[in-house]
Amino acid sequence: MNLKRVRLDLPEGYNYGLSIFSGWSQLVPFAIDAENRALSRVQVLSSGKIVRATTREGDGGAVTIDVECGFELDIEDLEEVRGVFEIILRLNDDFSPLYDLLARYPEFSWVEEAGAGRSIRCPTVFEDVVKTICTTNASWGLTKGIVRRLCERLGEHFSGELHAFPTPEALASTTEDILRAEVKSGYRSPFLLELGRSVVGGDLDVESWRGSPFDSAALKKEMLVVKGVGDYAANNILHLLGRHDFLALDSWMRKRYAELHNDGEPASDREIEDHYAPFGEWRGLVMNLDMSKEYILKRIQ
DNA sequence: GCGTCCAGGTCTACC
DNA sequence: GGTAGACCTGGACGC
Repeated sequence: MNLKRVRLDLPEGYNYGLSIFSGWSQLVPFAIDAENRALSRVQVLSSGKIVRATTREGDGGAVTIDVECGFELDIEDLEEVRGVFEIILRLNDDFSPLYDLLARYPEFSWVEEAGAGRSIRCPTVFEDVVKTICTTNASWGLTKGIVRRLCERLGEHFSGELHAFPTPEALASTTEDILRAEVKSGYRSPFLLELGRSVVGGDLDVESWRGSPFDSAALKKEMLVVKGVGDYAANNILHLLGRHDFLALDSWMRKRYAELHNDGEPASDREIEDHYAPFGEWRGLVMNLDMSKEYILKRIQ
């Protein structure tokens, strides 16, 4: 196995330890090593080489990426890995407008102090959409199981039990029976299959969503055409794209809001939306931060 | 070990 | 536009 190391500079104030523990890191082909604060991922490069890349905190506000591969790695391969992790870690997202906004709200002073706000995402929108569909109407345990079986059944094999995330082509070429019987994605199976086939057939270009010139409402309308993507899923995908002007309300968020802001009584979605409306284009992220404050502060202690 | 109940969003049909 | 019921899995629980 060949091993190469890449260095990745982090923006000032970037909280690497906090970012890598956000939700997606628990879903393969990501893997988290809590003790060593390391995030790894199996990735197929455009050269066809399959690598496992592992980030760890380095010196002077940087992380190192150790890249393992059964083949010799060249400069282009390593640059691609660097680019993949720039996307995953959201290194180019600018959170200073959020911190400026929250400076007016003392109850959120902890956000900038903690360097909070970033959560990891997948290198492709396709993977983000598939994973989001897998979270719908499912416990976290079920989501993890579906995604793991999806990679094991359809992803390129790296070594041992490690697989990459399936390509749209791999998803498109499977069958609903396999998804139901082996991946156990249940009634989501035809949605996943249709997504893969629409992407491969060119009817749906989910990667264009990342740089879309449209506003979030227009983009959301486009997302809702995808079977299996409803209101929650579309809002979550917008969040992953770096747009935070819709609230990704799921049952946990509603329950948490009731505990924190409504004396334990259920609040309507409209009430929750009104509560975070003052935060404008950042309201979705502010809600996420508000709901997760306890967890985040515990994590950075 | 088996059966039952429940939680978790989205889709479709219906009003 | 709003609502009810079906969809499917896995965990919790009682027997």
